[in-house]
Amino acid sequence: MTTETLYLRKLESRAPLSPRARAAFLDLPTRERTFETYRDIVREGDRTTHSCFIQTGLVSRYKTLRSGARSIVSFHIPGDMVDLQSALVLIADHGIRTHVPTTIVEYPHEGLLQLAAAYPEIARAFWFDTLIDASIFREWTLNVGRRTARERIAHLLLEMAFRMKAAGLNDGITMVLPISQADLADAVGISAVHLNRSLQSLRAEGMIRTYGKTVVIEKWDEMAEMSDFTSVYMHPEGPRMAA
Amino acid sequence: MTTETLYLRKLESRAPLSPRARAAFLDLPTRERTFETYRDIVREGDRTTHSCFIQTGLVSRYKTLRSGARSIVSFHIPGDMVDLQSALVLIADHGIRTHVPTTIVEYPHEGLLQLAAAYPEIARAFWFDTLIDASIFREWTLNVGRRTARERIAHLLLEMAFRMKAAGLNDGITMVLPISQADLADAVGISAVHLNRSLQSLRAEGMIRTYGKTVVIEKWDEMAEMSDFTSVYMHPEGPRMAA
DNA sequence: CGGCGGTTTGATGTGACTCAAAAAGAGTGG
DNA sequence: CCACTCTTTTTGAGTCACATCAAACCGCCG
Repeated sequence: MTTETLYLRKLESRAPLSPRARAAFLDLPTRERTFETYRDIVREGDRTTHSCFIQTGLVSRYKTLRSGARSIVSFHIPGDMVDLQSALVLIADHGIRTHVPTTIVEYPHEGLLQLAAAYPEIARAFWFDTLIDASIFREWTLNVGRRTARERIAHLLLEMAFRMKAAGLNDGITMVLPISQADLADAVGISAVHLNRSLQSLRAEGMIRTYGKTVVIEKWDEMAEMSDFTSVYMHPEGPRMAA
Repeated sequence: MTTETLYLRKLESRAPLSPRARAAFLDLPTRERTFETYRDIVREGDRTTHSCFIQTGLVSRYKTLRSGARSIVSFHIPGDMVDLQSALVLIADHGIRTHVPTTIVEYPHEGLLQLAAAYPEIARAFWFDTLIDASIFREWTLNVGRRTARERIAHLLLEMAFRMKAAGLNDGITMVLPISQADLADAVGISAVHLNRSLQSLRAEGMIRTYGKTVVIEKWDEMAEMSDFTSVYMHPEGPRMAA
C-alpha cells in the first residue's frame, strides 16, 4: 500500500468512488514530511495551506488557555486526515502536534476543494469525515463534563483501542499508545497527578495492564460498562449510501 | 422574510449561491412543526429522515449516561440548521429537545443530499456548517475540561450572546436565555447547586445582571478576559471563498 | 554514568458534589 | 384574584474527588 492510496482506501471502504474521482485524487500534488516528537505541525492562529494525513506516528489537536492550561481535544492515528476543516476555514483555532516521530502527507487545500467541487462523492466523503470528527468531539465533551476520572480514562482507552483496530493497527486489545500521562491528563481534563493515581487504580483492579507505552485492555466489557462506552458515536457503519 | 428563506439567507450571507441552486433549495419539500417546552425532537438512537431548522425557540443537543447524568453538548437558536449530520449518519448518537415552545422546519435528508450532490456550492455550505459545529464542540471540550465553574459559565454566556447577535436576535449585551439553571449546569458540566452559586458570584461582581430569563452582560471585557473568550472559534468571517 | 523527561508518592487544601429543605415564581382553575 | 400545584431558584451543612506543591524515583539515551 503506497503512501498516496492509504486515505483513498479509507474513503473507498465507506463508499465507492468513480474511476475519474479516484484518478483525480491520485493526481493531487502531495508532500511527505516528517516531524520529531513534540513538534507543532500547526500552531493556533496559523493560516494553513495544507491538510495533513497521518502516515505513521500519533498527533493531537489542542487548545491553550492564557493561563497556560492545555486541553487536548483529539488524538489522531495513522489513516486519519487531520484538519480537513482547515481547507474551508482560514485561521487555525487550535494547534496540532506530534507525540512521537510522525510522518504526514500534506494535501493542498486548493486541490481538496477543487476535488470536492468536481466530484460529489468526494465532497460527501469529506463531509462525512467532518461529521465523525464532530461526533467524537461531542462524546469528549460528555466525557470531561460528566464522567469521573477513572471513567474518563477508561473511555479514552477504549476509544483509542477501537479506532486503532478499525484502522488495522492492532487487535483491539493490545495497543501501543505513546502518550505521556501529562498529555493523557490534558485529554481527559484532570491533573497529571490524579491521572496517575486513577491509572493505578485501573491497573489494581485488573482492568488494564501497561508495559511502557503498551496498554492491554484486560476487561473490555467491565470497562465499557463502567465508562458507558459504545462505538456508535464513531459510526463505524459508515455514511448513508447515495440518495 | 418567509419561513423557507431564512436558512437560505444564512447560506448566502457566507457565499453566493447560483440562481439554480437557490431555486432548487426553495423547491425542497418542507414541513413546519411546533413543539412545547421540554419535548424531544429527536431521541438518542432514533433513525431520522429529516434535519431541522430552528424557526423560533431554543433547543439543545444532549447525551445521557446510564447513570442518568445528562450532558448538553450544544444549544441552537433560531437560524440554526440542527443536525445536518443526521443526513449522512443513520443513527442519532444524541437527542435534541426544546427548552421553550419551538417551531422548526423539517428538511428531508434525501432532498438535502441530492442538493449537495447537484450543487457544489451547497455541499460546501453544508460542510462549512458542520465544520463550525465541530469547532464549537472543541471549544466546549476545552470549556468543561480546563476552566473553573465561573469561567465556564461566563464563556457560555458570551458565546450565546455573540451567536444571538450574529443571528440578529439581540444587541449582543442583553439576551433572553430561556434555559433553566439545571440545564445550564448540564451544559457546563457542574452541579445545579454549584451553578447557582457561581452565577450569584458573577452577579455579585457586577459581571452580569439577570431578570427572569433575561441576561445582561454588564462587563463584556472582563468576562472575556477571565474566561478566555474570543469569537475566533466560531469563524464569523465565514468560509474561504471558492478555490 | 550523568542528565532528563516521565512517573510515582506524600501531604495538604479546596472547589465542587450530595442531600435536604426552604423560598420564590409561574401556570391553572375555581 | 386567590388557592393550589409544579417547577425553579436559593440556602445550609457535611463530604469527597480532585487540585496543587514538592520531592523522590525510574528508565532511557547519549
